[in-house]
Amino acid sequence: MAKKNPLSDEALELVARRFAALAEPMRLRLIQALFDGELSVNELVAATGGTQANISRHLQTLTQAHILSRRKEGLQVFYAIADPSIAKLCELVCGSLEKQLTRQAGALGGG
Amino acid sequence: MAKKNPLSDEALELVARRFAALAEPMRLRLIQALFDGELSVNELVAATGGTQANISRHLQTLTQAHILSRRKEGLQVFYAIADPSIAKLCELVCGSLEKQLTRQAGALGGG
DNA sequence: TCTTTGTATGCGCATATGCGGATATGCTTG
DNA sequence: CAAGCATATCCGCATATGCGCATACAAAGA
Repeated sequence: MAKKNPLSDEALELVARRFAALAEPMRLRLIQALFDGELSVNELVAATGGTQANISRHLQTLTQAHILSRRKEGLQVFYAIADPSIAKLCELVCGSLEKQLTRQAGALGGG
Repeated sequence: MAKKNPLSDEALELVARRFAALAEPMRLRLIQALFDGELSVNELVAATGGTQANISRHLQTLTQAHILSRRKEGLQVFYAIADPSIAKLCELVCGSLEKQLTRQAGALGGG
Protein backbone atom coordinates (compact mmCIF):
# COMPACT_ATOMS: atom_id res chain seq x y z
CA MET A 1 0.00 0.00 0.00
CA ALA A 2 2.96 2.21 0.46
CA LYS A 3 4.13 1.39 -3.04
CA LYS A 4 2.68 2.51 -6.32
CA ASN A 5 1.61 -0.92 -7.54
CA PRO A 6 -1.58 -2.34 -6.08
CA LEU A 7 -1.55 -5.18 -3.59
CA SER A 8 -2.63 -8.64 -4.66
CA ASP A 9 -5.95 -10.07 -3.60
CA GLU A 10 -4.20 -12.28 -1.06
CA ALA A 11 -2.35 -9.34 0.43
CA LEU A 12 -5.55 -7.33 0.69
CA GLU A 13 -7.16 -10.25 2.45
CA LEU A 14 -4.32 -10.40 4.97
CA VAL A 15 -4.47 -6.68 5.65
CA ALA A 16 -8.24 -6.84 6.04
CA ARG A 17 -7.93 -9.73 8.49
CA ARG A 18 -5.45 -7.78 10.54
CA PHE A 19 -7.78 -4.80 10.76
CA ALA A 20 -10.64 -7.15 11.60
CA ALA A 21 -8.69 -8.52 14.53
CA LEU A 22 -8.62 -5.00 15.93
CA ALA A 23 -12.25 -4.24 15.12
CA GLU A 24 -13.81 -5.41 18.38
CA PRO A 25 -14.06 -3.34 21.56
CA MET A 26 -13.37 -6.28 23.85
CA ARG A 27 -10.20 -7.15 21.97
CA LEU A 28 -9.07 -3.53 22.12
CA ARG A 29 -9.70 -3.62 25.85
CA LEU A 30 -7.50 -6.70 26.14
CA ILE A 31 -4.75 -5.03 24.14
CA GLN A 32 -5.06 -1.94 26.25
CA ALA A 33 -4.72 -3.97 29.44
CA LEU A 34 -1.61 -5.64 28.04
CA PHE A 35 0.18 -2.39 27.23
CA ASP A 36 1.51 -2.42 30.79
CA GLY A 37 2.93 -5.92 30.46
CA GLU A 38 1.89 -9.55 30.25
CA LEU A 39 -1.14 -10.84 32.14
CA SER A 40 -2.77 -14.20 32.77
CA VAL A 41 -6.19 -15.09 31.42
CA ASN A 42 -7.75 -14.73 34.83
CA GLU A 43 -6.21 -11.30 35.28
CA LEU A 44 -7.51 -10.28 31.88
CA VAL A 45 -10.96 -11.56 32.77
CA ALA A 46 -10.87 -9.43 35.90
CA ALA A 47 -9.47 -6.42 34.06
CA THR A 48 -12.05 -6.44 31.29
CA GLY A 49 -15.13 -7.76 33.05
CA GLY A 50 -15.86 -10.32 30.37
CA THR A 51 -16.63 -14.00 30.81
CA GLN A 52 -13.76 -16.47 30.83
CA ALA A 53 -14.96 -18.25 27.71
CA ASN A 54 -15.28 -15.06 25.74
CA ILE A 55 -11.91 -13.71 26.82
CA SER A 56 -10.24 -16.97 25.92
CA ARG A 57 -11.77 -16.86 22.49
CA HIS A 58 -10.67 -13.29 21.84
CA LEU A 59 -7.18 -14.11 23.06
CA GLN A 60 -7.07 -16.94 20.57
CA THR A 61 -8.12 -14.59 17.79
CA LEU A 62 -5.44 -12.06 18.68
CA THR A 63 -2.78 -14.75 19.03
CA GLN A 64 -3.63 -16.28 15.66
CA ALA A 65 -3.30 -12.80 14.18
CA HIS A 66 0.22 -12.65 15.66
CA ILE A 67 -0.78 -9.62 17.69
CA LEU A 68 -0.33 -11.37 21.05
CA SER A 69 2.12 -13.98 22.26
CA ARG A 70 1.28 -16.91 24.52
CA ARG A 71 3.42 -18.25 27.36
CA LYS A 72 2.36 -21.16 29.50
CA GLU A 73 3.57 -21.38 33.07
CA GLY A 74 2.14 -24.15 35.21
CA LEU A 75 -1.61 -23.80 35.31
CA GLN A 76 -1.62 -20.29 33.98
CA VAL A 77 -1.23 -18.89 30.51
CA PHE A 78 0.26 -15.44 30.10
CA TYR A 79 -0.44 -13.26 27.12
CA ALA A 80 1.59 -10.28 25.97
CA ILE A 81 1.68 -7.92 23.03
CA ALA A 82 3.85 -9.49 20.35
CA ASP A 83 3.55 -6.86 17.63
CA PRO A 84 5.01 -3.49 18.66
CA SER A 85 3.33 -1.75 15.75
CA ILE A 86 -0.04 -2.20 17.45
CA ALA A 87 0.62 0.72 19.77
CA LYS A 88 1.38 3.02 16.86
CA LEU A 89 -1.71 1.81 15.02
CA CYS A 90 -3.92 2.65 17.97
CA GLU A 91 -2.21 5.99 18.43
CA LEU A 92 -2.83 6.88 14.80
CA VAL A 93 -6.49 5.93 14.96
CA CYS A 94 -7.02 7.70 18.27
CA GLY A 95 -5.37 10.84 16.98
CA SER A 96 -7.46 10.79 13.84
CA LEU A 97 -10.64 10.27 15.83
CA GLU A 98 -9.78 13.11 18.18
CA LYS A 99 -9.39 15.46 15.23
CA GLN A 100 -12.72 14.36 13.85
CA LEU A 101 -14.53 14.77 17.13
CA THR A 102 -12.92 18.13 17.73
CA ARG A 103 -13.99 19.27 14.30
CA GLN A 104 -17.52 18.04 14.87
CA ALA A 105 -17.66 19.72 18.27
CA GLY A 106 -16.33 22.90 16.74
CA ALA A 107 -18.90 22.75 14.00
CA LEU A 108 -21.64 22.39 16.56
CA GLY A 109 -20.33 25.04 18.90
CA GLY A 110 -19.04 27.58 16.41
CA GLY A 111 -22.17 27.68 14.29
CA MET B 1 -4.40 4.20 23.95
CA ALA B 2 -1.19 6.10 23.85
CA LYS B 3 -1.86 7.38 27.35
CA LYS B 4 -1.72 5.48 30.59
CA ASN B 5 -5.41 5.72 31.44
CA PRO B 6 -7.75 3.34 29.63
CA LEU B 7 -10.19 4.51 27.01
CA SER B 8 -13.87 4.66 27.77
CA ASP B 9 -16.29 2.13 26.35
CA GLU B 10 -17.51 4.70 23.85
CA ALA B 11 -14.00 5.48 22.69
CA LEU B 12 -13.22 1.78 22.28
CA GLU B 13 -16.35 1.43 20.21
CA LEU B 14 -15.29 4.28 17.95
CA VAL B 15 -11.81 2.86 17.47
CA ALA B 16 -13.26 -0.57 16.75
CA ARG B 17 -15.63 0.89 14.17
CA ARG B 18 -12.76 2.62 12.46
CA PHE B 19 -10.78 -0.60 12.22
CA ALA B 20 -13.90 -2.38 11.01
CA ALA B 21 -14.25 0.09 8.16
CA LEU B 22 -10.81 -1.02 6.99
CA ALA B 23 -11.45 -4.72 7.54
CA GLU B 24 -12.80 -5.54 4.08
CA PRO B 25 -10.68 -6.32 1.03
CA MET B 26 -12.99 -4.50 -1.36
CA ARG B 27 -12.85 -1.34 0.74
CA LEU B 28 -9.07 -1.56 0.89
CA ARG B 29 -9.05 -1.89 -2.87
CA LEU B 30 -11.14 1.27 -3.16
CA ILE B 31 -8.79 3.13 -0.83
CA GLN B 32 -5.84 1.87 -2.79
CA ALA B 33 -7.33 3.10 -6.03
CA LEU B 34 -7.93 6.50 -4.48
CA PHE B 35 -4.33 6.96 -3.34
CA ASP B 36 -3.60 8.46 -6.75
CA GLY B 37 -6.42 10.99 -6.49
CA GLU B 38 -10.17 11.28 -6.59
CA LEU B 39 -12.28 9.05 -8.81
CA SER B 40 -15.93 8.76 -9.77
CA VAL B 41 -18.06 5.79 -8.79
CA ASN B 42 -17.97 4.41 -12.29
CA GLU B 43 -14.20 4.67 -12.39
CA LEU B 44 -13.98 2.88 -9.07
CA VAL B 45 -16.30 0.17 -10.35
CA ALA B 46 -14.01 -0.30 -13.32
CA ALA B 47 -10.87 -0.17 -11.19
CA THR B 48 -12.02 -2.74 -8.66
CA GLY B 49 -14.16 -5.05 -10.75
CA GLY B 50 -17.06 -4.99 -8.31
CA THR B 51 -20.71 -4.38 -9.03
CA GLN B 52 -22.00 -0.82 -8.96
CA ALA B 53 -24.37 -1.47 -6.07
CA ASN B 54 -21.71 -3.06 -3.94
CA ILE B 55 -19.16 -0.34 -4.63
CA SER B 56 -21.68 2.35 -3.81
CA ARG B 57 -22.44 0.70 -0.50
CA HIS B 58 -18.77 0.38 0.44
CA LEU B 59 -18.21 4.00 -0.49
CA GLN B 60 -21.01 4.95 1.82
CA THR B 61 -19.43 2.98 4.64
CA LEU B 62 -16.06 4.64 4.12
CA THR B 63 -17.62 8.08 3.86
CA GLN B 64 -19.62 7.63 7.05
CA ALA B 65 -16.38 6.61 8.76
CA HIS B 66 -14.89 9.93 7.57
CA ILE B 67 -12.24 8.06 5.65
CA LEU B 68 -13.44 9.30 2.25
CA SER B 69 -14.92 12.58 1.12
CA ARG B 70 -17.76 12.96 -1.37
CA ARG B 71 -18.04 15.60 -4.09
CA LYS B 72 -20.94 15.77 -6.48
CA GLU B 73 -20.44 17.21 -9.95
CA GLY B 74 -23.35 16.95 -12.33
CA LEU B 75 -24.33 13.33 -12.70
CA GLN B 76 -21.15 12.01 -11.22
CA VAL B 77 -19.96 11.70 -7.67
CA PHE B 78 -16.26 11.85 -6.93
CA TYR B 79 -14.72 10.23 -3.90
CA ALA B 80 -11.33 11.01 -2.40
CA ILE B 81 -9.34 10.08 0.67
CA ALA B 82 -10.27 12.49 3.42
CA ASP B 83 -8.15 11.12 6.24
CA PRO B 84 -4.43 11.35 5.51
CA SER B 85 -3.62 8.97 8.37
CA ILE B 86 -5.07 6.10 6.36
CA ALA B 87 -1.93 5.80 4.29
CA LYS B 88 0.24 5.51 7.36
CA LEU B 89 -2.13 2.96 8.86
CA CYS B 90 -1.89 0.79 5.80
CA GLU B 91 1.88 1.19 5.67
CA LEU B 92 2.19 0.11 9.28
CA VAL B 93 0.04 -2.96 8.76
CA CYS B 94 1.78 -3.90 5.54
CA GLY B 95 5.18 -3.56 7.14
CA SER B 96 4.14 -5.66 10.08
CA LEU B 97 2.71 -8.33 7.81
CA GLU B 98 5.85 -8.42 5.71
CA LYS B 99 7.94 -9.05 8.80
CA GLN B 100 5.62 -11.84 9.85
CA LEU B 101 5.64 -13.50 6.47
CA THR B 102 9.39 -13.18 6.18
CA ARG B 103 9.79 -14.78 9.60
CA GLN B 104 7.44 -17.60 8.69
CA ALA B 105 9.22 -18.19 5.41
CA GLY B 106 12.51 -18.19 7.23
CA ALA B 107 11.21 -20.66 9.77
CA LEU B 108 10.09 -22.96 6.99
CA GLY B 109 13.27 -22.65 4.98
CA GLY B 110 15.79 -22.71 7.79
CA GLY B 111 14.54 -25.90 9.37
C1' DT C 1 -42.44 15.55 -19.89
C1' DC C 2 -39.81 11.65 -21.42
C1' DT C 3 -35.40 9.56 -21.82
C1' DT C 4 -30.74 8.63 -20.68
C1' DT C 5 -27.03 8.31 -17.55
C1' DG C 6 -24.87 7.95 -12.96
C1' DT C 7 -25.54 6.79 -8.32
C1' DA C 8 -28.04 5.14 -4.19
C1' DT C 9 -31.15 2.03 -1.79
C1' DG C 10 -34.61 -1.79 -0.50
C1' DC C 11 -34.89 -6.75 -0.26
C1' DG C 12 -33.57 -11.42 0.56
C1' DC C 13 -29.96 -14.78 1.11
C1' DA C 14 -25.70 -16.77 2.82
C1' DT C 15 -22.14 -16.35 5.87
C1' DA C 16 -19.42 -14.58 9.73
C1' DT C 17 -19.04 -13.30 14.35
C1' DG C 18 -19.85 -12.25 19.34
C1' DC C 19 -21.85 -14.18 23.29
C1' DG C 20 -23.32 -17.25 27.38
C1' DG C 21 -23.66 -21.69 29.37
C1' DA C 22 -21.93 -26.13 29.77
C1' DT C 23 -18.22 -29.07 29.26
C1' DA C 24 -13.65 -30.81 27.97
C1' DT C 25 -8.60 -30.54 28.45
C1' DG C 26 -4.21 -29.79 31.01
C1' DC C 27 -1.55 -29.27 34.95
C1' DT C 28 -0.68 -29.66 39.91
C1' DT C 29 -1.47 -31.69 44.41
C1' DG C 30 -2.75 -35.25 47.74
C1' DC D 1 -6.34 -42.30 40.84
C1' DA D 2 -9.22 -38.43 42.64
C1' DA D 3 -9.78 -33.56 43.32
C1' DG D 4 -9.30 -28.86 42.18
C1' DC D 5 -7.94 -24.98 39.59
C1' DA D 6 -6.90 -22.46 35.05
C1' DT D 7 -7.80 -22.43 30.45
C1' DA D 8 -9.81 -23.95 26.04
C1' DT D 9 -13.53 -25.68 23.25
C1' DC D 10 -18.36 -27.21 21.81
C1' DC D 11 -23.21 -25.87 21.17
C1' DG D 12 -26.86 -22.93 19.97
C1' DC D 13 -28.67 -18.30 19.50
C1' DA D 14 -28.85 -13.55 18.02
C1' DT D 15 -27.01 -10.21 15.29
C1' DA D 16 -24.09 -8.04 11.78
C1' DT D 17 -22.35 -7.87 7.29
C1' DG D 18 -21.24 -8.71 2.32
C1' DC D 19 -23.41 -9.66 -1.90
C1' DG D 20 -26.55 -9.73 -6.17
C1' DC D 21 -30.73 -8.35 -8.14
C1' DA D 22 -34.06 -5.13 -9.01
C1' DT D 23 -35.48 -0.63 -8.47
C1' DA D 24 -35.66 4.16 -6.83
C1' DC D 25 -33.64 8.68 -6.98
C1' DA D 26 -31.12 12.71 -9.06
C1' DA D 27 -29.30 15.42 -12.79
C1' DA D 28 -28.82 16.60 -17.62
C1' DG D 29 -30.58 16.75 -22.36
C1' DA D 30 -34.14 16.35 -26.22
